Amino acid sequence: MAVSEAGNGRGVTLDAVARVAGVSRATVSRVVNGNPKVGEEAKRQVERAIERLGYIPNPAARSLVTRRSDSIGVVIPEPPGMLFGDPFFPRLLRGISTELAARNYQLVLLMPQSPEEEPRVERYLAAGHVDGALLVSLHGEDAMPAALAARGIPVVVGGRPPGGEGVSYVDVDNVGGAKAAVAHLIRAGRRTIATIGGPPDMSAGTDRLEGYRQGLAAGGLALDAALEAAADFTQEGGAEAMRRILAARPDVDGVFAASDLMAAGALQVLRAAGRRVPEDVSIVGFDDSSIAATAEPPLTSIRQPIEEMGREMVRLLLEQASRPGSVPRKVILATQLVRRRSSEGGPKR
Amino acid sequence: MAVSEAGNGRGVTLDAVARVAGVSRATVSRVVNGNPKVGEEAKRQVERAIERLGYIPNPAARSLVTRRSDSIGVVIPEPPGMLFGDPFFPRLLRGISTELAARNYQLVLLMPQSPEEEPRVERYLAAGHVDGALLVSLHGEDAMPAALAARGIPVVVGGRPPGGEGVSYVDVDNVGGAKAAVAHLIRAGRRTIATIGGPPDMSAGTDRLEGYRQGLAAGGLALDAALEAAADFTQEGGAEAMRRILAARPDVDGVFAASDLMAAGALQVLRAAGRRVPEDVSIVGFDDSSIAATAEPPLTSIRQPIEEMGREMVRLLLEQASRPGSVPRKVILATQLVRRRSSEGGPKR
DNA sequence: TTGAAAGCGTTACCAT
DNA sequence: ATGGTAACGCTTTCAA
Repeated sequence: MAVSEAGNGRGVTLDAVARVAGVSRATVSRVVNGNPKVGEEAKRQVERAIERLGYIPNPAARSLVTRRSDSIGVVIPEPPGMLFGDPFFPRLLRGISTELAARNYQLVLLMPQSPEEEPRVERYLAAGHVDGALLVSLHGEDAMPAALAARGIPVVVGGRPPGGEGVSYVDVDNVGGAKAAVAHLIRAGRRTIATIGGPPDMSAGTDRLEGYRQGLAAGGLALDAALEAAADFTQEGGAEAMRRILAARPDVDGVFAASDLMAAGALQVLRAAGRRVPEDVSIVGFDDSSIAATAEPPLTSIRQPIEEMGREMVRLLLEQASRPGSVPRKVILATQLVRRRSSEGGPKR
Repeated sequence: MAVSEAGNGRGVTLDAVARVAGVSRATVSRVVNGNPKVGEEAKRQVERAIERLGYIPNPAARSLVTRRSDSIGVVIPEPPGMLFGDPFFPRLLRGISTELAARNYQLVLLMPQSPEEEPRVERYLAAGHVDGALLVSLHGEDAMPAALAARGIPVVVGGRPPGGEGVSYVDVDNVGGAKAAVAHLIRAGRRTIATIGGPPDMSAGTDRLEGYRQGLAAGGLALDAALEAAADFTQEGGAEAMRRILAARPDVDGVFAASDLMAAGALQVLRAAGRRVPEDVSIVGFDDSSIAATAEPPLTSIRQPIEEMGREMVRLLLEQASRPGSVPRKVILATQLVRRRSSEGGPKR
């Protein structure tokens, strides 16, 4: 009767449990899956046997018959070193992970590091390893959302998807946030406001640019192509963009950068050019990442609810997975202006 | 003859492929798995059928018989908001992911967000969902490494494991890096050198403290408990520690912080206290993260090869998984001093 | 080289 | 409430 003590479950099957408990496999399965149609006594015996043997269900066997994996994939293409140095990525994962854990799902992370790896990722998802996929940080006309949807795989995109339609997504209010940033600069008395935009092939880039333009219009200020420079969300990219703007419009007195990292780069360039911040030039960033609080001076920024975005993505995905063929939904989360010194004291205060 | 065009593989089994190709399931399996014992013609037919039907092997069925999952778990406990705002985490994942992709393995991310969730994670790993596990950012006497090892699950720890022995791990040379930082400060003419240490329950914390002490000893300087303050790797923690040090030893002229984030916090406090950096006080951080280059002045820091650490962890793990019962191995990666302005020009230069 | 058939560990249906 | 028994889709002997 010496059953494997400290048993790890290696080789312990439903069958073994059934034998020890003196019942059939079916009954053990019912107990394991919380099926109420089990007698008091039988249930007790089974639980004891499970405990004793250290039984853990074999996920492969289970998945083979249920056709579910109880896990979902998170796809993050990482061609440039983007997203690094920026807490966006960890925060999003944390939000996703929290919500998933609460529902007893597992997170499978897929990071195709070049476009060539995407087919591999697609195959993986299509194979049934996961019950659905979350797509993040898409560039350009990425075909993945459509491709996956066509294969019948539930998909939710983080950020407005390139293609635009037919796929559920969760996004922050990039237009509104950017608009608020510009309004704030105008309120501080700035009149020559530039923007350092994100990549033109990402909605976070184009939407913030759109918000900037709307903000200027709302404040009665004219657009000027020389005041708009696109970059790649990185600090060095932001610095480079700032140099271009400074060369074209040395009279610039306000800058809205589409990321804190770019704002930090702009800050350094402005300093090097002899401009004081915020006395001569006000700056507003985007993300409210840790670098915003760290910078000297600390950066006013647009905060986005990243964790919440992750959680909402999970909710949407699982809802969709449980109701195949349901219509795509879109959820937009609000942003918030966080005031810090980089935009204090303009000419008119 | 109209076979599902644009087929996604939904319901397409090995059997279907075999039928279309006019061979047996066994032969199809051999082709799929690259078994050389297949005739030219048969192989051609099978490949054509696979292509036509869009066949993708069912991972559950395969795993059920092979007892492998071709994926590995990465466990990152996240009790404090630690690791955030710090690119350590994404960089490590990138390294891990790169190496895994090269070997056709998948990454399953597990982030128990409280100690209560750890059993859940342990069960998951023990169930056979993965072929091995990578453990990162362990605190105190975490029992996971031992528990998993006891269950026969291949494990590799990132950073020197709390328990210390019996488990393979990859670490950077924290002692050496810290020692080099202190030596650098001494070379710059500093004589009253403080340290802001990491959490005492993490080896990255204790090892860097040890390196600091060795560095002082090597330079013929005496230890002083008032010059040592522990923090939690965060910026605010670093600031708080700096205040304590400043109160006890206002004559401090050099600071070695065990993370760039803490160094940044110390920087702000020193400034607020009227100290100039680097004229009055030199600072050296650890990580060489983006914040080091961003800070004003830019921070001298100890660079650690984080991506490489991730890749090495994978190599060790898969090697171990393929040779059950092999002895635990340890790999220590070198660090490197990166000079920036925060440690320039001391009293004697 | 190829095929037949025996599992792998579960779930779920059908009786009882 | 419980047990017997087909699947689930694949790999892997064992023969041929």
